[in-house]
Amino acid sequence: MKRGAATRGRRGHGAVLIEDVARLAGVSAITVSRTLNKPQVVALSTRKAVQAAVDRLGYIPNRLAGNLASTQTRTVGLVIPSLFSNIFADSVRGMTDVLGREGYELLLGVTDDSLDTEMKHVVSFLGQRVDGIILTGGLHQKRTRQLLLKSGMPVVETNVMLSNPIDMVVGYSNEEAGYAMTRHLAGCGYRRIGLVTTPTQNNDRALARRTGYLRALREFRLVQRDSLFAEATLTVAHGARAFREMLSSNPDVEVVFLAHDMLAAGAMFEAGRRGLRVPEDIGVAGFDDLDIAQEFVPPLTTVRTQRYAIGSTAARMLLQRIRGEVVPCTAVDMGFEIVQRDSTRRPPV
Amino acid sequence: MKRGAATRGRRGHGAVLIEDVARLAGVSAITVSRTLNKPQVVALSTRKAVQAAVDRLGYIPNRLAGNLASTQTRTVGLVIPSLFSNIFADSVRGMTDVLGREGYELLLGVTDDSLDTEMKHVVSFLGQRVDGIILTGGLHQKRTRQLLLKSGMPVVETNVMLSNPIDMVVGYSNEEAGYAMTRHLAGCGYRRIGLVTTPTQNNDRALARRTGYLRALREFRLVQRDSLFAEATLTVAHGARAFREMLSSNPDVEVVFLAHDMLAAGAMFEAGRRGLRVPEDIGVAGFDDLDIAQEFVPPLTTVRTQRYAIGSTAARMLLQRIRGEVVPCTAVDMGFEIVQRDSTRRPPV
DNA sequence: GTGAAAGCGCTAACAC
DNA sequence: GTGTTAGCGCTTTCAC
Repeated sequence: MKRGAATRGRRGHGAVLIEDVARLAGVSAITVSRTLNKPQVVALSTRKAVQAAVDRLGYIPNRLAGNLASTQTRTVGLVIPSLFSNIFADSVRGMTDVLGREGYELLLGVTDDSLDTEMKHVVSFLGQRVDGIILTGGLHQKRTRQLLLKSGMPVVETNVMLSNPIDMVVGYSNEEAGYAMTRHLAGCGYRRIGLVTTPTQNNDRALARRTGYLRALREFRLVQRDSLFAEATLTVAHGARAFREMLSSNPDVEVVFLAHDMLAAGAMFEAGRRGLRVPEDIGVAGFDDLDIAQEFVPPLTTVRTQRYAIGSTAARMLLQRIRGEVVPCTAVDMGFEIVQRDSTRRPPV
Repeated sequence: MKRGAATRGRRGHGAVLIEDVARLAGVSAITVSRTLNKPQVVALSTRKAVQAAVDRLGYIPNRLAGNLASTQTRTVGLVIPSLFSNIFADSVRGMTDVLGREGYELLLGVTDDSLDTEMKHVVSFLGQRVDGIILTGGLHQKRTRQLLLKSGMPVVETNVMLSNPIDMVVGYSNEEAGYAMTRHLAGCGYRRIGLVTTPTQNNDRALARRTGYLRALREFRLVQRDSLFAEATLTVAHGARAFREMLSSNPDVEVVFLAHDMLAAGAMFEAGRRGLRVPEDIGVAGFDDLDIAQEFVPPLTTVRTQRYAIGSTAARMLLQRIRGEVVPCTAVDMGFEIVQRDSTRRPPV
């Protein structure tokens, strides 16, 4: 049962070729190809004979060869910053649901917020002649953008709105979301509002959320103070730490807006450990509306985004472009929603 | 800036070919190929000339053609059941860290615990001539196993230990882990221990954890009762519900072991909502030791596994096999560890 | 160290 | 409907 290294590798000695199937079925290679790719143009009887031969031989077409000849790969490249976040899980699910139905595969590149790594993945995708590429965010190396534009590759940038997209965008305005939550908190009577985002370096979503927050501070004449802003890498522990540090440098802070529910989770736990009551002693708000948000005691006020729909829409737009169909709208704003729960004071009625 | 569908698609009109580079550099195509793939066999001066031409033209080799000719793709196919779990995030990180270093890409297939979907992904991977495949668990459609065996594809099954692997395995014994935690809880004086796993259908990891639990119940003469076992799909809310239902059907239950930290999270929250003190009124134990486990109030007793190492080891073994090197050990048990924290009673000293 | 010829295994294009 | 021919764009021989 166990085979040594010798039998593995290189082209399987016994690899079945399209010619073998053709011979067995008594047809030509191209007829086998057609049976597999465009069955409707093949006579039923031939089709059956071919299918029988395929099954008998266990023929698995070499897609490398097929793709080379047909210049399409039925593969989409996806670049995401991190796997450590259910926000991408939902989106990826949306994509695979749509793409899988059409027989497309997903090639995955994780960047950890490095623009160089992103570029490497894009180059690799271009080299593999993927049919389309989905990126996260709108911040890329200049060369990444050039390559993509020059190649004419269908591209969707996601989770942002962009005035000058490479090709298509689907997402929401992170700035408006940051602004909206801050405004909402102001409306609840909070004046000293802290913000914790994930690291803003190379992350235009985090940056935009902060921009929105700052704009709201100005607009509603809220307390502006450098120490009311902090960054934390995306772990519950770092959320807790950022919250703790913000409390110690701002004993008067009334509510902390952590721009990711997992950071907010850390804050909730930290509040619990210090015996602070939420929202009586301190308010906590999150971002994403992960499944966990409504389970907290008290449930977490947060920003809900359309993660799944962003993924499925991105996939759908990409397919349209790949097929050469007209894409009715190349910039789709899926919006967001403030979800008021009990981790922050209620607005006056 | 914006281009219509017309300019996109088919082979980019302006696609630079290896011939173009060769001409510009004043060498033959094969020399360009060598410069890119085996630079050490090319004279430095030639190398420089070729590199200059490559840069000037922005040449990106067509890997489809290259792969077809060389019969290797530098691509590894990965099949995972779900993205909704940071446990895979860690493992995937381990894989991409190792594979990325060697210029390998990851092709991702998500199954949602469907063996048919798994098979589809495997067939697709075989068709694309990936260099190796990483699977989750050891439970597959018969045909999946046959195809893999017949193809001679390097394969690693992960997150389990197997007596009869397809090729290689790296993971840990889920049964032993389930057993160990149950034994640990028995050692803490618990006699009525509930278990909640993720759905066991088509999931040999969940099934094995339960098997270990049942074995411990027998061995330590603990209370055996059907209603002390439940399944919950992997969301915090379902963890909470399963916990709630278990309490209502077993008011005397002393501790609930939820075989995934996110389910345990639901239980912790539910306990909080009902005013139950953990561990005084009820114990809660989890599985995975996610980052969040130690942040709970009280911190969560759980089972720690080597997620990152499982991924990186799987990748390393696969690379060895792909390169035709001897794989010193084709079944690696990374083990696990019971992490006693304050969500369960302490064992007597 | 470099090149010429011969494929890799399919499918597009065009005939019949 | 089906077959023939000619590539797709590289890399593998095997010379030199």
